[in-house]
Amino acid sequence: MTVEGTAKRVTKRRVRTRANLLDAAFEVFAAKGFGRVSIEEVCEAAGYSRGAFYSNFDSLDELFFALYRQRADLIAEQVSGALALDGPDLDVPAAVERVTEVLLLDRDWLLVKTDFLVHAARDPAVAQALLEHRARLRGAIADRLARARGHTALPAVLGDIDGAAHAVVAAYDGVTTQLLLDRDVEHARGWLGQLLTALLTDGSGTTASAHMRT
Amino acid sequence: MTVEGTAKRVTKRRVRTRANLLDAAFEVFAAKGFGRVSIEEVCEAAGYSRGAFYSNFDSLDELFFALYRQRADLIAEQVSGALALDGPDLDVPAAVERVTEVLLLDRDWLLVKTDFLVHAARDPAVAQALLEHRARLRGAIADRLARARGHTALPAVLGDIDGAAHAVVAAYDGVTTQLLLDRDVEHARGWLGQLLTALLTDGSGTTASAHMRT
DNA sequence: TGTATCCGATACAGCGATGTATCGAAAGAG
DNA sequence: CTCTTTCGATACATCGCTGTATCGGATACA
Repeated sequence: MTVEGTAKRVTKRRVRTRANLLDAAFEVFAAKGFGRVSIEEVCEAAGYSRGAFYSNFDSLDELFFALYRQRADLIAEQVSGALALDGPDLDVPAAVERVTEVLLLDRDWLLVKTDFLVHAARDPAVAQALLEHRARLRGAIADRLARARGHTALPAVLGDIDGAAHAVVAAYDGVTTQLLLDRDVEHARGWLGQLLTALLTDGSGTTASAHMRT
Repeated sequence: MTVEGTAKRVTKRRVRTRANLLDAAFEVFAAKGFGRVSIEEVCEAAGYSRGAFYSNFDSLDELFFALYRQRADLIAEQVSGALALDGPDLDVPAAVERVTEVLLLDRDWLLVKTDFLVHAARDPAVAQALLEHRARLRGAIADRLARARGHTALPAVLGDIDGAAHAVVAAYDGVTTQLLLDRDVEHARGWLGQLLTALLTDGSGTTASAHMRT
């Protein structure tokens, strides 16, 4: 008997199947785009029949949502970790290096994430979930910026620390868009570094890496 | 006999039909997303049967591409115009005001454009077309910035003028992403202004509008 | 190990979208 | 006005995907 009132025996096999379906869905979604994927394709990629799918999810939308939630949580953790593990001085290039390792390196994730954005843009409930995920990331960034106060002055135009965090996320989104098109990860990395130093330092940028040029 | 060698009598009716199909497609794509739209839906929205569609296009993809090209050209013109029509001093808020009128106001266009981005991210040929459109916009921005040289110094971290233009586009993309989720146009507008002043001025921002806060 | 329960494979009915082939009507050329 | 060409509506064959219902094997628990 489980803890819940309406007890349902949760089999090990079930969680494995569910995880396999989610993993397969990630691959297929990344490869073809959510809009071009059928339930059957996901099942085939995972090595199951449609019966397994309908036993675990009600619709492709539900699976997509679960998939996003899973991966987004994972990534939020990684980013928070990467931001937390250094000293109180704000070494922008170093921090960017570590964070982009998580955020920009996996093209598949960028693709799925953008698919999800398109999806969320048309469904307020889904948009809410995505906004909350973004708020979580922004919180981690704001924390990091707060710890650096005094070492590096923020430009007044951005407003408070939360405003600066917003700006960082915007820069990330902007670079993501370009990266999706030109597929040049190294360029994107260096360029994000430049954008962030331009945004976060008061015009006395001394540490920009030299990756400029299209 | 037309000018072309392989003469094909182009009827007035045909161009009207094609335009109607494109307009209807824009509405339907914006409302439901490219991935969830069938050929039939487009035809029904336009008031034609599928015969008209297959007489004008080979596939939904082709129509989508034509649609994007049409609208993107229109917008590129408008932006160039909006940027060209003022004096040599760079009044960032005023310029942003005018340009966002074109770029951020039409949510439907943002939705379709993002759908197209997702599409392009998986097809290098389509990505090429989108990159060219972006390069055109960037060119207009760079021209504008060049005319403002001497009045406002650009931060060194961004590199040359083309680097600054890149940064402007990135800021625009970033704000777009947020706008798609929270649907707050006024906020996005003011915020883009802040981002751009932070990026383009040397830390002595005096003209930021006060729209900050989520 | 026995047994009750759960999980996922299979079969089936049905819908909706696709692409093609054909035909009447509209539009341009003379 | 007539004739030719083009356009788009209609009908048809087909396919892939969906959702459900059923059943045998796997799994957990005693």
